[in-house]
Amino acid sequence: MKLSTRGKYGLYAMYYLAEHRNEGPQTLQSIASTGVPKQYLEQLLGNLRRAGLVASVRGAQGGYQIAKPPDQTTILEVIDAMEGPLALSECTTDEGSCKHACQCPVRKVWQRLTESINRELAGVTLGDMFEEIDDCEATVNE
Amino acid sequence: MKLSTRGKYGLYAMYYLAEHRNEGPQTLQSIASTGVPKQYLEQLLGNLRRAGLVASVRGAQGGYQIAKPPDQTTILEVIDAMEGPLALSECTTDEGSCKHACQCPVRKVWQRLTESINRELAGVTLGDMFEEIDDCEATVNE
DNA sequence: CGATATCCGATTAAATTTGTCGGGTATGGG
DNA sequence: CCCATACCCGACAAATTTAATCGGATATCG
Repeated sequence: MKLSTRGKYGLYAMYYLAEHRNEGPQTLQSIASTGVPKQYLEQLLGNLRRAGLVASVRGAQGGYQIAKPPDQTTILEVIDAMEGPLALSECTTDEGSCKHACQCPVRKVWQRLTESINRELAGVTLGDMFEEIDDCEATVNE
Repeated sequence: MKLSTRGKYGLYAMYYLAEHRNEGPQTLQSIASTGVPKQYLEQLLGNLRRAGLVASVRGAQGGYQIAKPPDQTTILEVIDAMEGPLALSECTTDEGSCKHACQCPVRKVWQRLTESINRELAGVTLGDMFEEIDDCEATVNE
């Protein structure tokens, strides 16, 4: 069970934008400086923009900016924007897809797990990521 | 973010075996009666067997049996056997893969989330699935 | 106007998942 | 002993998803 690189790239990008949120629009070029293919990242930022998580400025001197304060952007929003909503089994989202009894216990497990994982993801914000940095000169870009 | 069908098929199979745990070895044929391709399920049961979750009996009258009491088999074990351990980012498992500072905050988020999702998965057992069935004639096979 | 930089649909390449095939091996019953 | 049964297993093929690339359109600052 793995997350695709989309989620990872997306979160790195959001973190980068959160870090530079007071420095004007950041170009794709600078966001991609971590080694993410630029044109691929462009697609991903499109998803983040359509999800309302980043704002873009077109034209010269343009770029991307985080749309909300970091502590109002949850990891859940980022992951959902990048990979679509968490669906452990179609069972839980698409009624008709289940061949079994409508109330089958396997389904209940998926629902319960889906809810608690979503709760977990919703419980962490970009802002939280800045808290423990004191003891470490961590940077996302080289 | 989705789980593959492996996890789903695997959990159905485990549930089926838990249901029929006192009825001797269950053939692949009967476990697959839900519409899962038989030969594909055979592979999956191989994984479950190597993980120690089911025991098999070869030869005529053979089949598969659950290896432990249902309340001692967690969903985490099943998912891990089917899809490998949860790894949101290689960051959390493979030290060298991270180009960023060793302590980067993005990584901490992945680690924290991985731990809590695993805790969640480990908190539900096959036995738990039988508890709420009273009000519902749920069966996994048709 | 022109350099900059986002936007976007289409296409290709790579990887993973899903499913199939064919033969091997163990075992109980006649 | 034989043979039908049923698990075992590696290799392969098909389908789907993910990752990345391409080419050009559009917007905007100076």
